[in-house]
Amino acid sequence: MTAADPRVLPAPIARTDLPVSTEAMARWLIGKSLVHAHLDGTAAGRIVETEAYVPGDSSSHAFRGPTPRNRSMFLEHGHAYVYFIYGSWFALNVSAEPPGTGAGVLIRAVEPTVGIPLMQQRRGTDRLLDLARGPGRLASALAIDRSLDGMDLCQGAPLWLGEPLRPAGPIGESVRIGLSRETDRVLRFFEQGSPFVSGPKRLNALPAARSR
DNA sequence: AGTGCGATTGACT
DNA sequence: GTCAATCGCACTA
Repeated sequence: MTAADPRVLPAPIARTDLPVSTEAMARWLIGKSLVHAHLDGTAAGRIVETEAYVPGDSSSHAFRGPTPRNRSMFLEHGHAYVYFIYGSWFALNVSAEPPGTGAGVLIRAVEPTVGIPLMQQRRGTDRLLDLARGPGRLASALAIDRSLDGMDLCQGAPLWLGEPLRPAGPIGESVRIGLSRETDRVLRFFEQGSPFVSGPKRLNALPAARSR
């Protein structure tokens, strides 16, 4: 039995086990598995970096209320919000509040665990560290696109949150990346010391990044 | 109907 | 380290 055998894929996590708070969700997701069973094959990773886009946050896509693009952010916690950005890339969020409240957690990086050859093929590189470091790369490696927008991540296939393969280490925190508003809020979380995390060194190295 | 810009990446110096 | 590509979306009119 190999690691890619569906029988040993991380089991889906029930919604009742998810936090119902965006910041708590962003911290909680570190170390959890993200699995996509696709026609091409199954790929999965271990979440190592997230950002919280909390209610009332002017940098959040949900800030101005629901639209056709962002409506998934208003779904019950544990649903996928997938958006298209910069003309080329998709990015995955997990909705994180009760129904009707717009918020989400951006998954910024995963450590590849299952289906590595498939991810290498999708990404056009063999370098393990470049496979899923960054939201656009991660989406590409796991074949995540708008067809998955609004999906329930607690139901198993095709896309789900799974139990950790290995517990998360200490969690680092910093300001979020690439924003022009709310630039001082510490809402980015990552596994301290993981080489699979994105972002500039100054945000990932202590003491700029505080750990807890 | 027109416009400005972005929760980024890959190429390049 | 710097920088331009690229197009869907939301905002203005």
